Amino acid sequence: MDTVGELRIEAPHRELLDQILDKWSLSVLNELCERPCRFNELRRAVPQVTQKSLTATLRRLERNGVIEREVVSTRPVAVRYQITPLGKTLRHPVDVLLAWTSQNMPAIERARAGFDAREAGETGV
Amino acid sequence: MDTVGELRIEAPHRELLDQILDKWSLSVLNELCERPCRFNELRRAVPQVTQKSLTATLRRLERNGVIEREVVSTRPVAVRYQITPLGKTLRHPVDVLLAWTSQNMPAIERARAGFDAREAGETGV
DNA sequence: CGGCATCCTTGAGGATACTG
DNA sequence: CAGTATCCTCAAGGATGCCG
Repeated sequence: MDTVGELRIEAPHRELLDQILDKWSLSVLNELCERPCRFNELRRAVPQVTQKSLTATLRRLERNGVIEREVVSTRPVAVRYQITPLGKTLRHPVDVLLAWTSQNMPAIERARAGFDAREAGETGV
Repeated sequence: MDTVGELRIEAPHRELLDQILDKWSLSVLNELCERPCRFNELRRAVPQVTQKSLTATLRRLERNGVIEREVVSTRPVAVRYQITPLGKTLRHPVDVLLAWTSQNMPAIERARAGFDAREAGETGV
């Protein structure tokens, strides 16, 4: 297991993170990690997403090679989305990240409360 | 090292990621991981960021408890930003994430090229 | 079913000017 | 030096309607 000694954030990395960690991607990837899904299955799995945003998210993820889109030419058509091998490798980093948010959420909420209290005090008095 | 079995993305986690992995945060955190910095030092370290966005980023990070702001009342004032213990724990997850982007960037660029080529083919013909 | 096309709102964030 | 205040742009993304 190697680490990144120099973690300067360059534009391509920043852009990639924007495409893969954006608003809906994690939910979609999470769904597809468990099983292949059809379009409307995903909509139901992530109820808040609009169809437009879901389409955009899926296209983005497909373009970056982490999911695959397969059109089954029945009547009416079915479309099957599934995670790729590359997509599966993304799970670990995301897992580590979410483990961090879970573990530290209490500390963060305390920090927020403290910050907000201090702010209110300065403005209020 | 424990992992997250269930990585359902709930709103608070999503919001937290938005606040901590946003456009400039990683660059700022990276800088502050190496040494405490003053405001204009950070501006120089991240030349593309505007002063407004930098201020907003710093406030957000401070509010979430990952950095600390200390005003040194000299003339003129100096402001010292530094990473907190909580902030340091964020480094590992980010490191893992950036290791992933580094390792897979070539594969991703190939995927993108393939996708774009297919798309152009469909539209063009 | 799985989209695409259109319209519209909203807010992030850049540019610029000013201040304790 | 380290911001705040204002204005403005621009693009993400929601709502709605139509289609093969």
